[in-house]
Amino acid sequence: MARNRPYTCGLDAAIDVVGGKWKATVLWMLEDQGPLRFGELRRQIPAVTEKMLIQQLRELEADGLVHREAYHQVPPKVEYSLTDYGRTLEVALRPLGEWGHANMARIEATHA
Amino acid sequence: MARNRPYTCGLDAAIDVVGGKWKATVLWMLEDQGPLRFGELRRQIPAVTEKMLIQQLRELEADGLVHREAYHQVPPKVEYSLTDYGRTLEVALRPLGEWGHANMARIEATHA
DNA sequence: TCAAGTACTGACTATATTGTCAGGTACTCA
DNA sequence: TGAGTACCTGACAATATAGTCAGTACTTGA
Repeated sequence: MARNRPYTCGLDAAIDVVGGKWKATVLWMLEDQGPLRFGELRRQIPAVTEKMLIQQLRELEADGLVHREAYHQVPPKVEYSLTDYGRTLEVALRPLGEWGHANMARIEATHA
Repeated sequence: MARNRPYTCGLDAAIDVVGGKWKATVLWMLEDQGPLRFGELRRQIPAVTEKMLIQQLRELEADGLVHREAYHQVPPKVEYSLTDYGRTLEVALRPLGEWGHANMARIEATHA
């Protein structure tokens, strides 16, 4: 989002990391269901395109939140999982997720 | 960000609400310093333009998170404050803000 | 030989979000 | 009359983010 660095507050920094269109969803899936293969993630999130999913995964990996494990097999197998650091983020994100869940109807109604 | 509705998870919904470039900062200011006038907010966040600040405030207001109180005076006086609903969001956001604060250096270093 | 599965890549396009800049009102004070 | 203050608007341009689509490598199974 081309945020204002240096960040004005921790929130700003955190949202910069987690603000991508699919990142929250990916993090949530990996937390909820443990390590997942690329294709599994893709099927869990039907609306995402392959390109976007890879892009988001690469960014999460570069940020150290997600670990990518490639098995040298044919056909290829790649597994994504949360790192310890990623898990600390997930914990910090949980109240926000609960807030969103609790107020989902209101958000959908008011947020054009 | 033109997010995927209906939302896939609460996190998705929450980030839709709080994901604007300056929204987190505004929420943080209003929580931290109580009701603020437009000009005060603007001075607290030097990098924001008037147009952007108004736009973000309008959206926060439409979402019911921020209350706008106009005093019919000249020169005009308008005060913005968090609503009760806005305060519930602020509470949910706090752990994330702390996470961002604690990991700021790492985020700035890794997040290109 | 040919399709299918798996995890990608890259060129190009489309849309969304931000930013710039020039007003605009309405009233007060000198 | 003219300047100043505070809050805001709208046209337009720039940038950032997301999406489309075609194509890759390698191997198994029909």
